[in-house]
Amino acid sequence: MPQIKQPSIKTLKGLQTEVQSINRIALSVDCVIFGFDENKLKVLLIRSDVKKFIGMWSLLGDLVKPEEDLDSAAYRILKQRTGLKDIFLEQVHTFGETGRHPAGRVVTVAYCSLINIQNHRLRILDNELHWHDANSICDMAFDHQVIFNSCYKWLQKRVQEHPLGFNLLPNKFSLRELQNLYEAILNKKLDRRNFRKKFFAMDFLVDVGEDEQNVPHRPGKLYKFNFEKYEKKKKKWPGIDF
Amino acid sequence: MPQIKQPSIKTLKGLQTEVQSINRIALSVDCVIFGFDENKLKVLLIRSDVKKFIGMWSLLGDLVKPEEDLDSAAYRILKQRTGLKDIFLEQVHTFGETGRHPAGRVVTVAYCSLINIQNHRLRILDNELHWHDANSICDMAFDHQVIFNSCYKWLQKRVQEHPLGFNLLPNKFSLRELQNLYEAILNKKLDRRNFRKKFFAMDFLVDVGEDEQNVPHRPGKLYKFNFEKYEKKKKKWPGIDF
DNA sequence: GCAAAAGTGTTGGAAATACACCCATGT
DNA sequence: ACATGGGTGTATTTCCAACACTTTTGC
Repeated sequence: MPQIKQPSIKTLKGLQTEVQSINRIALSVDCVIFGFDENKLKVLLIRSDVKKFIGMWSLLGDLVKPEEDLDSAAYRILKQRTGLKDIFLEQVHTFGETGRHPAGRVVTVAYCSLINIQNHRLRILDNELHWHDANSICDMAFDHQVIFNSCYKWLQKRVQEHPLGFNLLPNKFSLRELQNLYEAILNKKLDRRNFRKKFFAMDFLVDVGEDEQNVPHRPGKLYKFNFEKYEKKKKKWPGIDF
Repeated sequence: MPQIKQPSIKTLKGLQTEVQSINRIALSVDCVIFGFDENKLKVLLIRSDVKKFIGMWSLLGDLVKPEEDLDSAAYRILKQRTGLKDIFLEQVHTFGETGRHPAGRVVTVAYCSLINIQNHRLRILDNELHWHDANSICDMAFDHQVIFNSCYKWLQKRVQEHPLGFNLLPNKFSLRELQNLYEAILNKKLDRRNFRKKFFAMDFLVDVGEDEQNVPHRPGKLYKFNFEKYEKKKKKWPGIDF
């Protein structure tokens, strides 16, 4: 027979004791910020300032303060490290292995974002903050390679289900730029005609009536993404498929 | 001009101080365990043992210990609360708003699982642990309603992309049972013939050569899911689609 | 006029949907 | 015999993939 124990009611005071007990853990946020430039997918990295990992690359991270929301912490860290604000951030995964940080127990929550490199100049360049080619990363500090890989996969999946990619492009963009972006993220060539067809069929692109400038060939039309229209229509789920 | 500051190298000792500083936070895990019984989707709940939420329903949760992996904590909590083991658990999302716990700052990581109710009898029934109808939940403690909703959506999406659902069924199951399961999770009717066609086309179901017993009509054939074959073939991503 | 990329349509195959009939079993 | 759900096939449509030529611009 299963054992049944009567519950012992926990008072607020009792709980407070538990919460303030030794069962507390350092919690950090690491931001994986994707950009797009020269037809390559980029990611913001700094040099690790931790002695053990000297010279290696690191994501943008910091400890979460006891009195700040997790999301707020992510925004604060991004702002502190880069000067960037008005960016959307999305939580991806939490990494909580005991051995992941050399100085003790630190659980970290990974946040992702996609921003347009041209529109958001970096205002702080401490620790060699720079846009790093997302496809040639090595020598990362901590378990940041694992975190990055996880976020990259998240991006690849997410960009096919939601109109995230447009955050990486200028407000007005050509279809060629859009396709280059998708090819860079998914890391494969796409058929130009079918690509156009697909995006026009979605009916979220607005012709702004302008052309590309300073291209050494026939200029393409510029479009912008109609986020409002998208929000209204949203998506229906695809069927069962695995 | 952007400011550039030279990095100050952090030694291990310095880091340890930071990690052990006041910047520590109580971290908990909450488990959302789905089951399937009588053609209804169920979820494991207990009565909250917190005075403020007395009488309300609660997910299975506990604080993470400083020396245990996050995943391990999830398995421990599940085992402690229900006696269940040999269950796969998947991390879904981390909830970190400052106001979510009345006794102070507690960040919680939600884990999900799907188990077969018949195969896994509950061995511990403390705090009125029971299978609750997933579609008629109200009065949940803390922000557990939010967490549950998030996990339910995760399930609905996940079950269409991965063969999770089979964990909710007996080893051998009829196609009708499988369809009932999908209809319960997705909360919509599906066409029986097309449903069969889809699953047979995937070619992961194995006819075990037995029939249903004790049904008041023609018995259906029983199948099992070939996880090995699935692992080998896996899925190719669906195209861009939103 | 030439290079380079923009822009455009059609066609065949695969997959999803909608739909109707016969079959096996328990009562 | 009949009620209940099991089991099957086909026609239609929709979506996706493959593919080639003409147009516009900069040089």
